[in-house]
Amino acid sequence: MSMIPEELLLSFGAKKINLRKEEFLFAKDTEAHFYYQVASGFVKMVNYSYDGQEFIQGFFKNGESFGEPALFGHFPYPANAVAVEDSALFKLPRENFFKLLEAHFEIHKKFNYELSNRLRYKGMLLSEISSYPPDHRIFTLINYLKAMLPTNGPFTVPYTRQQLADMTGLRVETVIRTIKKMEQDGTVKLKNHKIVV
Amino acid sequence: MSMIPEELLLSFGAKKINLRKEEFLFAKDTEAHFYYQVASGFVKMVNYSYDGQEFIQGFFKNGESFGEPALFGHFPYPANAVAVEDSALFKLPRENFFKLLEAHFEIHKKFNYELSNRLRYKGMLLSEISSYPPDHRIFTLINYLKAMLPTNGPFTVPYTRQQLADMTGLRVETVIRTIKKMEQDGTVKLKNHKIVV
DNA sequence: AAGGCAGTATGACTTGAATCATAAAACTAG
DNA sequence: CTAGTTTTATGATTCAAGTCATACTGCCTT
Repeated sequence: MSMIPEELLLSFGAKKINLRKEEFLFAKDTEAHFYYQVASGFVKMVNYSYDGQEFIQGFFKNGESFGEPALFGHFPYPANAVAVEDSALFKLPRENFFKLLEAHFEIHKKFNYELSNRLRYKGMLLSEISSYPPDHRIFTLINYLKAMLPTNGPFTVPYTRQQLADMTGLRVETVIRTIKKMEQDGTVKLKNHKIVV
Repeated sequence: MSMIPEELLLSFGAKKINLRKEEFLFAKDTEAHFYYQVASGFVKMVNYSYDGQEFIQGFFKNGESFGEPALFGHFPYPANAVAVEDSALFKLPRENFFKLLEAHFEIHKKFNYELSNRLRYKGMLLSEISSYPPDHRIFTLINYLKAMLPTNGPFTVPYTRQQLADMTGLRVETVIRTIKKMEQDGTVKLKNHKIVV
């Protein structure tokens, strides 16, 4: 499930680094010099507006990579990378990353696949945020998250209401109120306060 | 400037097709079987909400391709493709497209570059739409468009206020009023009614 | 089991952009 | 040049989500 297998990363000179919860890995508008892949923990890419309001571009765990678009597209990081919890990452210099890709066509294709799916996610959110009310946005997001899972059956949303708010461009209070209403409709269920669908 | 040179496309079996203004090429949620590249004209990818409100995912002209994420990512089209004006397109069957990529690594890399830059655009818009007021959104969009151009010097925005609205999740009236204000601030200039920055 | 903190909950109030309506100006086609 | 259509413009009104304030709940830690 890793973007790049651990041994391969190491053989191309990747190092393992650690991040504490809330620690910044890189900041928006800085140059991208490394490829990063999560070894353990949980990382987010996030934009902060002048008044501190967050927008979360994505969460990354396990074998997932992040920030590569800046490498592929030759632009500075468009968002900050922050550890959501204590995490370990593989860190590979950009040149080695490109050499690795050149030597492994199937991995190169995998990145095409990955980038395309991120575009799908962002396109979906854009359309939702620009045209639909809170309940629709939240419902679409939750269903997308559920559909991404290989397993069927009930799905427990692994995010707090604050995180859902920061992913959908809403405020916490709005998310809380909306989810309350959705529970009354029977649109979602609540198990203690976790959202289940 | 083309994603794939015309001769190469043709040699892999591409056909040229024509679209009338407002004609649909493909619809949201249908399967992707072809690679498309604009030969002439202007095409948009767009989502429609139940009440007819548009969100424009992107405009495509000249040598630009669109809809490939559905091919790379193995998912149905997440939006509709519609001709903004009379257009001609190259249409290449998916299998031939993949063969072409396999035979031309440098073109494969170009798609990585292109996808990454679309992610950058969408990420920027998401952050704007979720956290900033109309003037900021419009200004950021206009500056992004300007920065994409190779040339420096004054830039005339090639979109109507309606199109800007459909790109930023705003209503026409809001865009019109906001641009008026921005003109008074001196943030933008107006030449007849075209926006210049 | 007590204290502290993160997350959830709720009410009251405000506000900025959407909506609705209507018109003027600028292109476009015949 | 004129009729028709698209685009821009502007005022009045509404309303959903944001904001602010305050409290409750559950969970972790010691």
